[in-house]
Amino acid sequence: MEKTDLRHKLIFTATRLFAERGLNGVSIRELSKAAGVSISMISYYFGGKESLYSSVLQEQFSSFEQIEEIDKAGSESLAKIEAYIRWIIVRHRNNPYLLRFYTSELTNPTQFFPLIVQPAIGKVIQLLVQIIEEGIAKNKFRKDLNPVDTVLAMAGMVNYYFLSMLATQELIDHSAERDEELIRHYMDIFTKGILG
Amino acid sequence: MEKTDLRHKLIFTATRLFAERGLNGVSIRELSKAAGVSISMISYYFGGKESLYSSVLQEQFSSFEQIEEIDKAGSESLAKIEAYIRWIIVRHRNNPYLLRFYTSELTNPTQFFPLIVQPAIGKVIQLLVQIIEEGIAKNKFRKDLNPVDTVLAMAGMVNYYFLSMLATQELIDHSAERDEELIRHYMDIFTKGILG
DNA sequence: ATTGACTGTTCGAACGTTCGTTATAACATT
DNA sequence: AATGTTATAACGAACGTTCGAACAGTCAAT
Repeated sequence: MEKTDLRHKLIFTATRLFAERGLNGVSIRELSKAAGVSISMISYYFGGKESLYSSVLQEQFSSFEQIEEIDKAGSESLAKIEAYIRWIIVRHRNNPYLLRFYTSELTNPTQFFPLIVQPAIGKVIQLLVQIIEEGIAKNKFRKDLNPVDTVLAMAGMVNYYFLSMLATQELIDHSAERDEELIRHYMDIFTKGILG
Repeated sequence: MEKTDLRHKLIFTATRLFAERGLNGVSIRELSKAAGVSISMISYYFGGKESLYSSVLQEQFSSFEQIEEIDKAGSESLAKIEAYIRWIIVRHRNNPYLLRFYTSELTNPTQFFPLIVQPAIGKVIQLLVQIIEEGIAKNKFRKDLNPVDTVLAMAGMVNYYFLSMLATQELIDHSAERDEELIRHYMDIFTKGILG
């Protein structure tokens, strides 16, 4: 490694600690010690604790940039919806900390919410609304659907599975092996409903 | 008011502040000042900051106790599901801070999670799983439903509407006037799906 | 080839501030 | 007089930040 070695080490450690205990729950002493780095390196590389947090946030939400890949799933509305559900699940598997920052910023926003979090979320919701509207226009989906409400229902369904993990770990198996089954199941509920 | 006046004032103010900025985001100096009370009153009445937080948490999650009212909605499985959705929405309207503690404890649990939060959530999920299982047994719902996954899908759908408020306030009207429409809409999606 | 100034990193100690808690005294009520 | 309540001031500890020194590498001038 070279001159930015410590920088990466700090971001890496800060991501875990900030996710687990929040911006105010972690001191820079504890953080630098966990990273095996001198305490002054935080100011040196980032300018301060809050700037380090902002860098972590930026990196976490950069994964939202690849949302366009959903459109590659084909022209079918249903295929796009499945692509979204799969994308969310893969994203949570690849980055188990993102949901912490996501919900933390939604319920206890920091000063960085408007610049980093809001645009990322807005972009995804906008794309999903488009998909639903397109499906309605093509007579694929029911005409009386409110697109935004529908999108929130879908996003909530998938995200809540991961959000509730801590409270439901004794009730179901959250391992990745069950992901494909989960996707099929959620697609079924969302498209056909639960009625027999 | 009488001798427990300041106690209530502290709980009241602490609820708002802890919800907005978390346990570590609020100092007892700021809190006591906002409550118009001397700083030593926190230790006097509660024994310390963390105990005050625990009292707030206890009060917040006490609303989960009235979950049994859902069973009064009748014997119909669908009526029970609608009663749950309505119950959640009314609860969020009556207590706009609960969701903050809910998600905060789910993603950044404090030492009080196992004793206060987990049992409250577990109780609700258990009841909902029963309702779904009952519906399946009565051939009301599809036989291939995984009850727990189905419950999480439903809970996620409703809760996420409130969770995402900050990020979607420019997209939809979150006012209570739309609640009945929302309930009908979510019931439709959850039972019949989105297909046309 | 050697020197010396310069630049970029890293560290530990120290800064002033704020934290949660508590000791003490004043006050009110019985 | 005794008890329960409230306010103030002070405590030691921890906070985020910064200062000064040490170190390594680069490059120009000798």
